Amino acid sequence: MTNIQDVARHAGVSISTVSRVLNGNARVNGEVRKRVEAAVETLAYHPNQAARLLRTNRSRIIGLLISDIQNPFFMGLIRGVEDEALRHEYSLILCNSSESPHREQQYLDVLYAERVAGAIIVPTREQLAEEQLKRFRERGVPIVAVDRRVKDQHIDAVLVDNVRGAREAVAHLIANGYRRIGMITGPTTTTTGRERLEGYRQALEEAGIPLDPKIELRGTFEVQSGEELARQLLNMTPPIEALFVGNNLMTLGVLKTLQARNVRVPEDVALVGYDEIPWAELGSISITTVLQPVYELGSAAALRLFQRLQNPAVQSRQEITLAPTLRVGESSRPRTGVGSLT
Amino acid sequence: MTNIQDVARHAGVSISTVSRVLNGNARVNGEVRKRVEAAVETLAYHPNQAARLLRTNRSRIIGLLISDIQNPFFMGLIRGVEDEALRHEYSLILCNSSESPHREQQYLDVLYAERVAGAIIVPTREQLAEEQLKRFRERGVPIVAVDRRVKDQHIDAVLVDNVRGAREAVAHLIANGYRRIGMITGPTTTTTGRERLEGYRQALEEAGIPLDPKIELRGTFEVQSGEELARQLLNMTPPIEALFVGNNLMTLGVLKTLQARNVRVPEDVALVGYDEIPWAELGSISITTVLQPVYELGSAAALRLFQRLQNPAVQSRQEITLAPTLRVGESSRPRTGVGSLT
DNA sequence: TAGATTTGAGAAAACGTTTTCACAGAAAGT
DNA sequence: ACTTTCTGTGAAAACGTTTTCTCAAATCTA
Repeated sequence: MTNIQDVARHAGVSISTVSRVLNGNARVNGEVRKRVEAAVETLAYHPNQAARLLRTNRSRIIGLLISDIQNPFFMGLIRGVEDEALRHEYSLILCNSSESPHREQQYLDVLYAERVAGAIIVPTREQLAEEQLKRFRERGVPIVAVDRRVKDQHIDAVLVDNVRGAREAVAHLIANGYRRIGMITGPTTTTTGRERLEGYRQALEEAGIPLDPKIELRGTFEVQSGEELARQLLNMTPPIEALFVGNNLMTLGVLKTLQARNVRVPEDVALVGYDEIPWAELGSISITTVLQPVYELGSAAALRLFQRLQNPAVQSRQEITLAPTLRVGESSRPRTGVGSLT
Repeated sequence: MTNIQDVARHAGVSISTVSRVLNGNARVNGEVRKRVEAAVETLAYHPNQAARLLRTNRSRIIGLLISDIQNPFFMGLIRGVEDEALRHEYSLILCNSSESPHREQQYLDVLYAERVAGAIIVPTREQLAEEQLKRFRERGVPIVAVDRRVKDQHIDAVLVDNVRGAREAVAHLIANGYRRIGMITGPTTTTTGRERLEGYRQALEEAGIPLDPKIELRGTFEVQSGEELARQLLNMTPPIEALFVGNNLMTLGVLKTLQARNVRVPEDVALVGYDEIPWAELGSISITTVLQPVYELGSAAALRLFQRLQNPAVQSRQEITLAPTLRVGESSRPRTGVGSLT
């Protein structure tokens, strides 16, 4: 392997000068700089990252710790982070906690030991291990939470406005004539689960529709949970007219149950989901859903991380909120027949 | 950060001894070893990977370069590799070529510069850049190809028997009374695309059914391609009785077309797919499909890589082939009415 | 018991960078 | 013309390991 010394010899300068050219920031004569750059070019020199890391304690790797690699929602996010990282000439080390706090802990250890330059995480819980994060902070390694908020004064967050997404979705249902609307949200230990429930309630209150706690159900964000809770909701009296489901996987579960029971959408029950619902086009109708800007979520988080890296001086905590959009499909068509409009 | 020196001082030995204990392999007195281990424990010492890497040129990171992170097929594979890596106390740096040879090249550069200990790749083409791979080999960094074969004498491969998978799928259709069977395979530049076509042909030949090149179509492994090619196949005369599709995404595309044209499965056309087809349960019937052992594919590749790492002495190239299984659903029910069985 | 071998442990070199310090020469201020 | 400030450069220390070399002590061989 050619090293910095070879380059120095080839250019007739000292290794200090080569280093300065490489790192750009110091003052070095233009003519000398050109000679060094030429030498780097002809020798195809690539700095040894290990040596650099040993000296500076700053790697060119960032960690991305997501909570469920199986969920297609995160694919877009990964790509957003990946593209931004590539652009800044960083590599990505991808970890998957599978929603397990234990595994999350384990991976944070790995990232710490690997001395990543920074990390982007989708926290499994709001209350991440305090000391764990402190270690990173002490070493000056920035962390950005994404999609879910975390209880820590020092950690930036990039979020989507869940309250708004849910509120608009439910308002849309109301506008189309539905009044008795059931909700399946996620675990209320997550901010996403809580906020979507909050948005649902706001929309109902704004329309003057009384809340009914019996049709506000909490799932686990997984397919099976959607299946089960849908069964429960279908048995309610008076029957529900519409259903708002708090993420993509649970929506799929709901669809399975509806299909199994021969409940027609939207004739019998209208439906609005959350997130892009993969392959839902396969069903006979298109599903109305709250779309989140997943790619932007990833790239914004990465961008914020690189801002921190480029300017490590104390900056105040930032919380970036992106707006979701409602994609209207056939599953929430205006209510016909029974409506109070006639 | 506590370093090896701190540990040495705390245990009352030299740093060489600590290093020997840490790396296990050298001879060191049992009593001293215990003292060192205790010191490591109480000081919560973690070796600095950068220094270690600088010295040994061997990182504790392996690269995983896959061809399409959007395809759910690879999720299982990633988990297989991830679990095995974690077990061996390696971390994973995940790269995604998006089926682009250029991006693949770029990421190989990154992995090389990052000095990964080894790499597992899903090659975008059979003919990977010769010199690229040579660099890795010269540095003694093993590479394992997975899912797709690569033209290189030195690279291990972990594969699934595509010929067999396709042959059994088509034989199953034939056994159920279908004779005119169309096929949509992948690009014939990939081994998977070619081999599945080969299996299809073998099954027909074994049954004495003449091949018809007009109903052997080549797609791109993407949803849209399945949609288009299904349209073409539906227009054939004489009409096809069954359809065999060479991967999951194209099968979804086919389903979309069938639905749009109101073609019933299996009454009008029987269908067999390839890979786990996500959310296909949503359709009214279950799809018969060739299941690949994705998790095992990943863990076997990782296992082979770690074998190489633990025993770097020249070993002959290994090619591991796993067997697919056919999961029979309703989409290929025995043909009724028209059959020659009556 | 004298020599040969084995065992156990320390000193020190090396890996390839970045960065501090020192210093020569040029430019600028008096 | 003499100090002062800038610019540009090199020498050398440090980062934290692994590993080679040495060497003393312990064990074995004759």
